[in-house]
Amino acid sequence: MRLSQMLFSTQREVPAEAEAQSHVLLLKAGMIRRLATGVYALMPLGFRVFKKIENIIREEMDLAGAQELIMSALLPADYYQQSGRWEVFGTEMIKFHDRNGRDFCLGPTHEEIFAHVLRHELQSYKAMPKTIYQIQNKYRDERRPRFGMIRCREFVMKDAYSFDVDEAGLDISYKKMYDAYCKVFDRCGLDYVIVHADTGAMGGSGSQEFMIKSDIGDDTIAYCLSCGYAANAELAACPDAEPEDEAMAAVEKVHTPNAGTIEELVSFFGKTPKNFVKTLLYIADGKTVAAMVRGDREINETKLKNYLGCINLELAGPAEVRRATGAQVGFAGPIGLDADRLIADKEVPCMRNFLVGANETDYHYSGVNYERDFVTTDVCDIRMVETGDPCPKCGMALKLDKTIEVGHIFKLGTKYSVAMECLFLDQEAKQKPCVMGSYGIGLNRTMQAIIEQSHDEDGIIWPDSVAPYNAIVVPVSAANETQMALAEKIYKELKDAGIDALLDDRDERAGVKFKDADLIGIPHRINIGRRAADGIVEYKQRQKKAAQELKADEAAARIISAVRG
RNA sequence: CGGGGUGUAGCGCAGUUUGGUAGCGCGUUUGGUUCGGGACUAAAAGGUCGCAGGUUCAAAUCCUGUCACCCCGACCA
Repeated sequence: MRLSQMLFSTQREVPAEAEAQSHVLLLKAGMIRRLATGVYALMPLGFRVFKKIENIIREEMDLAGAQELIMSALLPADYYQQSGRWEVFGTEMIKFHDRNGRDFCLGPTHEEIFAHVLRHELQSYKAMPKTIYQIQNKYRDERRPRFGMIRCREFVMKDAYSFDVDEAGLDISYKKMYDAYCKVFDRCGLDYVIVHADTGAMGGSGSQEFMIKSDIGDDTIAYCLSCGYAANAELAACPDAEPEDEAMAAVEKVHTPNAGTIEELVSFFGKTPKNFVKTLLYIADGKTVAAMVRGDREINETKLKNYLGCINLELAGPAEVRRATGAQVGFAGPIGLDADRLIADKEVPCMRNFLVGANETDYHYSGVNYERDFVTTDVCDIRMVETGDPCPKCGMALKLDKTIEVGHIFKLGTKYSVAMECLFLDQEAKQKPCVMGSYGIGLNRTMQAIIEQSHDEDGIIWPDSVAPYNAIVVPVSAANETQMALAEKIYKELKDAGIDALLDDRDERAGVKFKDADLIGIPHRINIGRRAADGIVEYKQRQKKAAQELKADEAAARIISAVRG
């Protein structure tokens, strides 16, 4: 491609709409354009990267024995109503009516649809196992789209679904996808971590996430460097606390005017947050649930949700807090509380003489002890792990990192096959539900995660596998005939060798061309300048500072061998 | 959805406090001088000041409403 002909423009100024470096670079490089919050157009250069990622995924899926098809993104409500997810997804699903008033949505994920369509093909155990996939647009009306394509409302997902006769079969299908995912992300040049994850709204018996470490990530993972344990932090088990052996003090009601938050209480009492127990009120599927953790800890709502087995868990509003406690927000405590359930983190019974809210505005109790002064309906692990907590497997200190989730694989079991009546006859002619797995990769997100992990102050650094073009030939002056002739010759040589090459034939100054080449992240560059008459060029790799002078043929040969790996 | 902030030319911004004919930089077009890391110069094109209503002789500026976008918190690929 000749740059002078390409639909292409870079920006010098940093767009105000972007915060994340990867997002800024995508915009500056002219690879994406925003159409609405969380909705983006991929421009030609960006679309090339996207297609390369798509092809890597397609190749690995096919190699793993999965078969590609395409469902519709426009879907009738019936299927999701049948599984109950029409309500579960709620406003995150883009719903509307057709001209006849029938409910439709734009598909956010397709478990139901695949189970429904495949039921006709999988009536016998002989038809299995099967893994089917599609690469298709998905729609989720996110509460908060963020960071460009990291979290957007329309995105492309590769979603695969496996169908087996039993759990043992599922384990095999799952492992194949697991291996294929590793190859996909390896080939994309990503440094990823695989962690155990919560199954959430998807349901099922287990799942793993493919995570990219990044400060802009929405997830936190906990991992252990000594034994290799790695889990989504919302799942990571907390250690049992050491019981404190201080003598029990007397309970005392203390007037604490205007001190509702832990911070205010700490300065009021001159104690540390560890001396407090905070009581948070939640509404879980309509019931009032109080949850208690030590003052410096964070409640892990996923753990709480899983423990309660509820679908909806929300922090209670001021009105509900007042009803349950009889006080303003900030003074809730276990003594005299009106809640359907009271759950204490397992650390709480080990604590001695702590402070809690008195369920009365401006009052707290001090010297409180579990069992002597109150008991809860449940004691369990409901707090968030912290850096330095012992690893649940080996006891060494855990590390925590923020991550971007680029892939997620689930062992679904029979949840959707039962709901959608995706049944087969086994060898004894007994009807059974298919055992399903589902496997997703976010393509746009993967593309941006690569940038997040691979860029410098000058721009993007694409790995060869996904670069929009592998090489760019830059004649320093387009007006110089000797330079242009040599540039054309090398450009042709690269193209003939099957290399995706760009020729920067624009009438621009050298600095502009160099800056643009760096910004858009082309891995290999050939500069043609002063020594063009001698057939000498400069070869520069994007990630390296220094260039080297080579004969034109040799530079081309270097690139060809590098790209072919 | 809660909290904070911003809407003025393709992009980045000033002007709003104190109403009085719409500005700057980048980019774009044309000419000249330049030419190995985002050149200089001269001229030019480009704006319903987010939208609607109101106050006023007069509104980017004041008032009311509304929409959009960004950032911080609860969910997902």
